[in-house]
Amino acid sequence: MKKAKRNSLEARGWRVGSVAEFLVLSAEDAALVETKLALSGALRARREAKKLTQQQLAKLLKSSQSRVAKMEAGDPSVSVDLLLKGLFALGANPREVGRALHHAA
Amino acid sequence: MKKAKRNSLEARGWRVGSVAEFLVLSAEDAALVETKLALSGALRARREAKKLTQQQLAKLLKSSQSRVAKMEAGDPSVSVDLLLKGLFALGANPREVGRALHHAA
DNA sequence: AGAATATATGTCATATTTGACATAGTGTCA
DNA sequence: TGACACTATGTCAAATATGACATATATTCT
Repeated sequence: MKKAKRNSLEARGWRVGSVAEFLVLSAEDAALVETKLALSGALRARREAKKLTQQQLAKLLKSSQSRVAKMEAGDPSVSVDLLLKGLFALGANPREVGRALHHAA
Repeated sequence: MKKAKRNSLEARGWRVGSVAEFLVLSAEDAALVETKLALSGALRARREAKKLTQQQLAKLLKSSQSRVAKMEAGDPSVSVDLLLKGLFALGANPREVGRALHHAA
């Protein structure tokens, strides 16, 4: 995974810029991004499994549809905390989150 | 786990107050707290395994000793993002974090 | 004991994240 | 086609997290 990953990140708003700049995206940052993407994927999967709209999940979270969209898009403005709150609100537990992280990426 | 857990949380600065108030700590909130505690535990374990002081880890993270102390104490002012940054800076990867969550709590 | 080193706690200005809103895009059905 | 439901994207004031600092409390030496 190299150029494909970079494009995927850029598409999601990480604004990495040149390849050179991408290379300074440290391993730590990459791990954090990977983690966030795994969680946003799990969030969308769970929401869809429950046949909820983003609007409905937003209400559950006392948030807004636009923020839920950003959560699922892995937007950089979304914290891991918020993603976890979303997953837990959908009935996940820490063990399941652990499994999701362990398998993903 | 009931009163013991409440005391443990209060001791860590979650200021839960009365038992009645504790009961309104929803399952979602509890799951998030559990997650944070699992991560702070893992952080301390990794730091100590590497024989680093909080000061040294702070430098690595471009943060401060006091914040590292709060990270390891599971202080409510610390985000999951910051805990993950700490773990990744210590060489953990998302899979290992997943394992830690899956086993803990 | 006391000095040295490590960790904990409280506070605060600054930085980042948040919900909310507007609006644009996408898919579906008549 | 157009109306409808859902999702995506941009912006911003308010809320929350952050690093830094001072200082308190352990812990570990001699």
